[in-house]
Amino acid sequence: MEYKLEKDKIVIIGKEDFNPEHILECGQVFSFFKNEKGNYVVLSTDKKAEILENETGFVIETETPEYFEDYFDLKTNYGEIKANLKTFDILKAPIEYGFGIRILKQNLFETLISFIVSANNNIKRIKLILNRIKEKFGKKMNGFFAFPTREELLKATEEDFATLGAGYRAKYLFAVLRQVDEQALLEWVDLPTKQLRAKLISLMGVGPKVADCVLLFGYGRQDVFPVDTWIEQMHDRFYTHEPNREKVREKLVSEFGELSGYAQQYLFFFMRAGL
DNA sequence: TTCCAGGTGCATA
DNA sequence: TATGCACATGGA
Repeated sequence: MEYKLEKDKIVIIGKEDFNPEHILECGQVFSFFKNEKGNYVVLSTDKKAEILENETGFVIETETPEYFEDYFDLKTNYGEIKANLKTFDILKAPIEYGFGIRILKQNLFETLISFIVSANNNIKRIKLILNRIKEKFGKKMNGFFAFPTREELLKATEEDFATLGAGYRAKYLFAVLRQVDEQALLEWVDLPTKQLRAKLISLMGVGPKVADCVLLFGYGRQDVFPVDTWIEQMHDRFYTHEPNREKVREKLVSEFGELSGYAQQYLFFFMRAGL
């Protein structure tokens, strides 16, 4: 896929390896919406991008093209990844269905907080809760609210989070904000996946699943396979029934290796579509 | 009304 | 190490 970086936009040429709906609706991100023109608008920390479609591809309009070049992982060759993954029979249909998926490189702190909220929750309500958190504690930008910083969220009480609908996760949020800051998360980037995963799991509200999501959608580690209820269903269908999530995870990581993260997203998107 | 959603923490054996 | 249960909330 070709693309050009300009002063206030990124021009994507081709529609094979970039599709806003696939990228945004595949469950890896919660901070986006469709505007009145029907275009997807993505928010990440205090930055915004609007995605427009044209005859030849897409245009990402943003004041920070470099940031979104990294965010959308534009330097990675997804054509090659998909070609490799198609050697697995069970991935052929999911890749055909979600051909335009890309794995986002999201802000670490925002990803951590978002996926703690995601636990045992549904996507619609996750977005609702996160929006309320942003509106209450985030900086007001031009037409949207930034995701609050750790410092801003430290002002929140446990009851604040509960009032915003976080339910029993309110105490996890309150606690985790006192365990790490953005800098600590950044300092972990050089750790091997196994150690990094252990660091994440040591945090309140972070178990194996949330840790794998932060590893994949934040740290860009592809050697992880987040297992949730949808992936359990997928495993039931394409492999065998296995009630132990840890065993399912080990099986899938050994199957897909360094491409696990990519495989997981195509399968998740496919399963959630009811296909 | 009951079940479920991108599960985790904690008690118990 | 492994299993079982409680946990907020709202839509289907």
